[in-house]
Amino acid sequence: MNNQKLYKGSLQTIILNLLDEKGRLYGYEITKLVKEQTQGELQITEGALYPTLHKLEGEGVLQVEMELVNNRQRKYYSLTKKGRLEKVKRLEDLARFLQTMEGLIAPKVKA
Amino acid sequence: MNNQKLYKGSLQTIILNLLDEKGRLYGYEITKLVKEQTQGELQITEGALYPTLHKLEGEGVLQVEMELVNNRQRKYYSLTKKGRLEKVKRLEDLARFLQTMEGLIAPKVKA
DNA sequence: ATATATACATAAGAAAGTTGGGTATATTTT
DNA sequence: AAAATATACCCAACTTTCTTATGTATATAT
Repeated sequence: MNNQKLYKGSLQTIILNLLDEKGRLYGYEITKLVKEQTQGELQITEGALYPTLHKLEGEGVLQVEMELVNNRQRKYYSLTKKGRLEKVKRLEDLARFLQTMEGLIAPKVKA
Repeated sequence: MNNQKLYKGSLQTIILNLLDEKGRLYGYEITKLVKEQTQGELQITEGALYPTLHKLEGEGVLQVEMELVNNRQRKYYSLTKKGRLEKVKRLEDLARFLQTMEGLIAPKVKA
């Protein structure tokens, strides 16, 4: 969790992928899920998450449903049609990025 | 080369690793090498590169030797002792990051 | 003669985070 | 009962890192 710099740029991809897997999630839930799934390695801060969700919603990539649970307001996000297309593109980009980085930092391992 | 956002945060690591491999390189050479080694996937812009080299030099991670070749000034960069230590740390961080991202985006592949 | 390649550099702005607040309710601990 | 923690949302100031657009200068290719 000390290499947060590297995660810069991948937050949107992570969100799109998670929402595609889970169907719908609310913000707070996303932070907990990611922390759990990465064994604490990645801590998404709320200061980063909420603005990103609003941005993706504004772009028509995400849609929102409000729900009152336990007298607390939740905003459930899910992918729109556009969001599902965008998610495919992002995952392709990420896969290529990961491949490239592995090729760059460990060419000896490959050979 | 349309997923540049993802590379945000990894430029310093790439530079440190390349310099460790090659011994010494000058700036322009780094852009050409990376482009070549990534089959054009990653284009390091000079606007990003030069300030980064200066920053790393300022931190004592890199050292410079000036050389006049073909009547053109080159600035050869190489790792300092501190730089070699820093490089190890950065590569560890990067490896963990890559692992985490693979785990996040392809849990089905792993299982 | 002109365009491209080599080789350095900076500065304005955009993008995407961190940090540090704030509000409100529910649950757990002291 | 009071205090602390967890749940659930939000925003604003600031920082880091990169893009885009320049600028300078020499060498080589068209």
